[in-house]
Amino acid sequence: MRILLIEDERELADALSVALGKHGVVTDHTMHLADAIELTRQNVYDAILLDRRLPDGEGLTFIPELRRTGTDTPIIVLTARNEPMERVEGLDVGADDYLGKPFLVEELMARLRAVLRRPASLAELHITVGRMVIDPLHLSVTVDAIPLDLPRRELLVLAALAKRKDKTVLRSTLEAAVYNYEEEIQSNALDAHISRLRKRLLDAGAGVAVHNIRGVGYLLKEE
Amino acid sequence: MRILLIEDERELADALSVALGKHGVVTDHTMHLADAIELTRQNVYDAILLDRRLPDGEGLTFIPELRRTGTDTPIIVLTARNEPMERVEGLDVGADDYLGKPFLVEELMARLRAVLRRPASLAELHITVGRMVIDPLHLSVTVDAIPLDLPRRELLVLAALAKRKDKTVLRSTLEAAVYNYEEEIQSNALDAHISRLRKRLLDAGAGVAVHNIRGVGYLLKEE
DNA sequence: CCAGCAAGATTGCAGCAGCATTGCGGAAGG
DNA sequence: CCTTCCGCAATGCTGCTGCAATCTTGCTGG
Repeated sequence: MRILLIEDERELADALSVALGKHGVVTDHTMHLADAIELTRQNVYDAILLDRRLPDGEGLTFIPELRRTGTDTPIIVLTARNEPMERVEGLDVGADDYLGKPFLVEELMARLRAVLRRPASLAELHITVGRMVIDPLHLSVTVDAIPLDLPRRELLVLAALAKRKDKTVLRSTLEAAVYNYEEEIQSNALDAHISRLRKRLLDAGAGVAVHNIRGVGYLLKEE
Repeated sequence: MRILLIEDERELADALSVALGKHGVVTDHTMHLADAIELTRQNVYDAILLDRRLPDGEGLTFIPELRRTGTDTPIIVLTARNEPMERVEGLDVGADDYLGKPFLVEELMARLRAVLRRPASLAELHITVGRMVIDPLHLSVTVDAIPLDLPRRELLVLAALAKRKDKTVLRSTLEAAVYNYEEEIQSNALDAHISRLRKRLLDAGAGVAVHNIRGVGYLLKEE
């Protein structure tokens, strides 16, 4: 589990990092709201722990700001401001839980677990073709729920085809999907990938076919 | 919004019904755990408010009972038993929140809202692969019900793999699961963890295998 | 309808990137 | 002070991948 801790008391933050670490939680720490948004852009956190009093402002303002970016990471507010109405305030701007300082690490962990007991992901994009399911985000492929592992380049080709299944994908598009602009291709490497991919899909009984459109590109469809 | 209130003090229950009613909440009330299960079968509630001290037993026992029926309705425990470790207890048997008496109705409402904002929770508490059961929230692992203790980092790797069993987990995802951004990796530390984890899983006869997908990541599946 | 040709398919091969394994020493915890 | 964990790095190995040679397919014009 990986969390973001937004807290300006260095001592507390360090102690928490250590304590949470013992529970197997990986903690990123920042003292400034300004950095927090950037960090959530760069990393995917399981949860965020947020202090209210921060050097650059009231922590609660961070919540709507974060939600506006479409992130629904659970947020637990940790603060000495623990009057009932202050708790209401915090929960109503979008915090998932509110915990007054001081607190036991045990309780924080329990609240973390409670908040995390929810579906892992938001919108997982799966593409189904034939008996095959492709998750282009996680780069995983299954046939009849059995994982199929493909070499990286073949995987990239397949994902690119799957994203536009039943439609022609230009040869150049495929090349772009597999090679970055630094890598140059001096041969029929792409054709070779297609060939090997076809063989593997056939062996796995994926129920799909990769068709060629002469002079244009390729196309993935059910068999 | 419709909720189920399980509470034996009639006065409090009535007062709450009225107060919640003013917030647009329809309340079903029962004083007995025995009735509660039946009521959840007949109605779909948005949330359940649960007292601990009840005439026919400890309220917390209701939670696993209800969960076993496949219901994932959020549960908020309302109780005078409000010591930190008692709260931990409540949350860990599956309550979504825990609120000590006495409380302001305002706060209860806020917590209700917070709990209802969360996508319905279906996340598995335990993941079974081969002969191994993993609890990613508590980070515990058993093989044939015998606890297996793993070093922290190996545990984190395993939990990350288990959460997406039978699916590829990107190398970078694994790194993020084990290291925070301050910790830098200058070597094949992750590979080493995988290697040692494999050995331990083999020794324990876990019946699982960690596969590598070259250039992509790793994947956990049954042997 | 056929010859000619261009585009694609297939496959062996060699090189090498990525992975597996393991010993070592420092660090942390008891 | 002893044990375990963990990062590091050296070593060996596997199999992906680009290349090129060869074979096949299907389009085209006459």
